[in-house]
Amino acid sequence: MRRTLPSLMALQCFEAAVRHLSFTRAAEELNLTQSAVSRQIRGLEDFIGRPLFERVKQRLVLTVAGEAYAAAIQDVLDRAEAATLQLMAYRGEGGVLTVAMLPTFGSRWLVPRLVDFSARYPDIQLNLVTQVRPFDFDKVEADVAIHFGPALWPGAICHRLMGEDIVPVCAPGLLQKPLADVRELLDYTLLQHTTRPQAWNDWLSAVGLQDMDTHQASLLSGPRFEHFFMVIQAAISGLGIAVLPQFLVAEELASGRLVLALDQPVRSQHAYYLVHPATRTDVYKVRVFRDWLLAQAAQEEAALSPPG
Amino acid sequence: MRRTLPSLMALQCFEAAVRHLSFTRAAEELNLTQSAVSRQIRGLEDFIGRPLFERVKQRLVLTVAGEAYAAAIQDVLDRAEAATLQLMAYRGEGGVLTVAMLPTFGSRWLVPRLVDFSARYPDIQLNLVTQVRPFDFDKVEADVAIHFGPALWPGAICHRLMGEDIVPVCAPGLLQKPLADVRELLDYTLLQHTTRPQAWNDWLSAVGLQDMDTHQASLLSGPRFEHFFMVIQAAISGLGIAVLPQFLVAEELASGRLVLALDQPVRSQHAYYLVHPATRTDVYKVRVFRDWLLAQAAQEEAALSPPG
DNA sequence: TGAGTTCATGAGTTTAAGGAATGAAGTCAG
DNA sequence: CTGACTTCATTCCTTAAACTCATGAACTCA
Repeated sequence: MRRTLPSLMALQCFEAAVRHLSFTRAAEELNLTQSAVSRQIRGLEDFIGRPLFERVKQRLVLTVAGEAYAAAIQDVLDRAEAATLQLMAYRGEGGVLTVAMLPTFGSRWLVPRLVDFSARYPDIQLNLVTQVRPFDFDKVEADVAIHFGPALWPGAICHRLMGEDIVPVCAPGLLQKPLADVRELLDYTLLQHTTRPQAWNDWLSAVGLQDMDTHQASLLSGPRFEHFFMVIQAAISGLGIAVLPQFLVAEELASGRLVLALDQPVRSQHAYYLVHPATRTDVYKVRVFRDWLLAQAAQEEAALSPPG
Repeated sequence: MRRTLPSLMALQCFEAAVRHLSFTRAAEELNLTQSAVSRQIRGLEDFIGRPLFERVKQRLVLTVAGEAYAAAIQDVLDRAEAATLQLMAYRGEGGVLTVAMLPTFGSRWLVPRLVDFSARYPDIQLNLVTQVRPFDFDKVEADVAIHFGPALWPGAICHRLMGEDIVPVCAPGLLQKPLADVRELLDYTLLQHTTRPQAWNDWLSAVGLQDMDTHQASLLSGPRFEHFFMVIQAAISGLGIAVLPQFLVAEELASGRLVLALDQPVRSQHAYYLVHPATRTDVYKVRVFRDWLLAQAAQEEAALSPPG
């Protein structure tokens, strides 16, 4: 079945008219006549079923609906053109590497480093998708995955990337005074993460808090968030204290937007792994990505564990 | 200046041909002739200046360059279509639609299909609540409900969605030999479902078992579960035989995790209905959800009742 | 008031798109 | 080996879409 799509020329006319708020000037930019642009916009409006511009005394006023569409269409046109120009300039043999990754790890650790990978391997086009749990590589179109947990993934090879230190962090002004004891933490709001419900339990027991049972109500009473980045934002906002993997908030700790509530990192028993099907070990793009990522991870661990 | 872009139809043809590796099948999907697709691809290749497919003995092999382009173009098409559909569906009045549904029907049938609804109507936020029996719409904050039973719900309109076939299923290795007679079922553990205590009774009498009274002890002696999904899991685990609505275990039957213990489906006298207050018939979100759900249900019944 | 501008629309021409038919080559069962 | 079927490529023809030129209604401004 064909998709519900107007023509690319109609979209170009629309996008240009939005920028100029004038069919005439849009026409000049596109090397068309005003008549052609007018008709394309009219055709687009008929196709969509509603006006995209209000015509007010020889002036164009973008409608609310048109405004949202314009932002999306500009993005579409930019992407389509970039892909097309890249293909026309294409010389290499890299292909597409699809990486399935955890959302927050991906956005906060991996993506900022991909600039380096892309610079080294410009012929490998990256396609990043998010996955929160193990999947079947035969069913999901991914070449590799980033996995947090035990080194178990049926049918695939796991390369350990790094462990994580769990630390309690909060906004700089939250603590009324430096904490002398881990017990004092319990007087504050403890931010909860849906997918790691035992995070506070685990950290507190690892640092030696006893009689955990009597603190259960405190441990679990804070606001609950589904994603790490939400938890991080809540902590930055001063909503409470969060226990988080240190590397995921390295930037905030360095900039002072977050501080360690207590300097007692707890090494997590799980780690991050690069995972790929055994059958893809010798595929060029998988191999170079693996090597590059292992090197990046080694640097990360070296930075977190200076000699001494 | 105009952008360097091929037509959207050329891009759709390309994307479909990549998925099918066949112009003929891509043409079928797009409701075009093979000729049109062939020409569009050729035009695209001329525009780009290099082949996107190698033609190998009536087969298509995607070039490395084509592979990268395909990933980008699929993204572009998805985004363009989503933005366009969103704009076409825009009413500025989506709001929250609260759907009350049966737990297992909801999780196994409805929720997997809601991706489609949300894509079509992204301005309608879904709120799913579970309800196991009819309620008063004035007292429960639900816009619509999914109901199994007779078409009786005071003050509300019932739209029939689908009936159900009740089938006995079990794990593939459970039966020591194929059952020759319905009577042999009674030699196995019959899994019980709390909210359908008469399920085995009804099925067995419908397939013609006589002297039901003498078997009451066997009929009701198996382990008892509160939710269908628990019953399903018990059956998969080999705990016994379950009678279940066929569509709720369609996936397991297809994958072979469950098999029919006996191929004697019994049409239930009740059916699933979408129910909403008469006063909400003209509310946009209710109307579009109703129409969408009726279409989904029609597809389901068509799939379960092939012509012939 | 007259000159210039802007969006809309009619008329006519040009271009692109698509279906039907055909061709060359490949596959496979009998 | 042969005939039937399949697949991509290409020609011929028709139709739809796109575009230009010209014109009209309405607006702005010196």
